[in-house]
Amino acid sequence: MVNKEEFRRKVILTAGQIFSRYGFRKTTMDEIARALKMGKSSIYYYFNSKEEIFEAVVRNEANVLRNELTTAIKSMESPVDKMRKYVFVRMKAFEKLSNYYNAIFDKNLDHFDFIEHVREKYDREELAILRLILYDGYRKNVFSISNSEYTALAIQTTLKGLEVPLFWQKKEVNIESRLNAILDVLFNGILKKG
Amino acid sequence: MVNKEEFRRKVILTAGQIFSRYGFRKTTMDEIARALKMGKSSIYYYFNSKEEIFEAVVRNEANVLRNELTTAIKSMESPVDKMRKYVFVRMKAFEKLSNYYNAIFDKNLDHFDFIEHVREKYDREELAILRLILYDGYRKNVFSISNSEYTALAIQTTLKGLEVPLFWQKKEVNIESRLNAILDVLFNGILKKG
DNA sequence: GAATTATCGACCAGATCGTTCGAAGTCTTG
DNA sequence: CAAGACTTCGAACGATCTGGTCGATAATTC
Repeated sequence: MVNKEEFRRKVILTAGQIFSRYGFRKTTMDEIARALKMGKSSIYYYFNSKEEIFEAVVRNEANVLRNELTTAIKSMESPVDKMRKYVFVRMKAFEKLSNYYNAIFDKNLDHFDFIEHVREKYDREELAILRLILYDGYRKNVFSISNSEYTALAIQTTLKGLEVPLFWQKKEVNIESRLNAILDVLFNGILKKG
Repeated sequence: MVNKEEFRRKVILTAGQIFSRYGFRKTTMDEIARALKMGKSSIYYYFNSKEEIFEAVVRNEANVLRNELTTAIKSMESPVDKMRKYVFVRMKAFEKLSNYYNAIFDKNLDHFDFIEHVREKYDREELAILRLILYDGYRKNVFSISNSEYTALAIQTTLKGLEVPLFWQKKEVNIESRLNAILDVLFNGILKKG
């Protein structure tokens, strides 16, 4: 292999597909190796353990999500569209990632400290983005908000509430309509009347 | 439990969800039991083995598919719509069932004789349905077919060809457009001109 | 052709999994 | 209530699987 880092990326991408499908526990090193057309022992030349691969996958996925979100809101002009788009892209991504989550809560896998770090970092970033959207809407005279920080927190709390059925693996097909309802409430309570 | 057969159904439905998600191998008896809120040994009071549950699940799924298909074509009036609907419902169902399939081809699980029986039976039924649709179209003067049996076989062969990427787990998101293309060819070659 | 980099098969210890079994709880019936 | 059937369960077991190690050995570089 020309570049060691390059191959690590390949492993992360391949393993990510399998992890997202079967979760951490049900994914075996042998599967990852076979998908890479290698002997499984070779993988240990690039990673120290299965958990290390998983950590790299999750961190990578977090980066991908960040990029998706920033480009998503950039593609929208009006603050209302920005907010709507952000919320939808975010929840769609979380839906896709739900396998990771119930992989993590799978049994006694509580020694995944890094997950909480990743999550905390993401939460902080999300809050910043939300505040930015809100403030942008305020400046453009579309939103009327007394305190963007607490409003952003309120929105984030609601979105987190919507994650619960995802974790809990409940089908909940109508998450989209629930999102729309929430957005309606949010806008009609926040939009400057007249 | 009031009725033993009733509980067997419950097991089949619950296990079916897990099997379809993770495949035969990656599904454990313990998972099925937990989903049923039972001790896993209790399940053996109703079924003799994991394979027996899997067999029941597959047979049940075949029945569900049969019902879906017959009601689907009944809901359509014109032969063209019937054919189109049948093909789409069928492929959509197979997509959903693809997990069972690569569960079966998973490693050395070649002792699933019953699968072939189920498949053979389904193939015969499908052929009958296709011939019925074709003949109906012929009678209504919409199709022009020389031999409905061989035409039905040709269609079935094509559909089977489309299953391959499903087995092989290739993403192949554009299966819908491929279906449309096939149907276009089929109709334009089969439709009475003028 | 030595040194370094990369891959692999064989192997191991522990975990997991399907299944069994006997004990115990619960319901039915007389 | 008592006898017997029905149902549930935890413990245990043998077989298999799995993450990880290690030394041999290619492949590549210098």
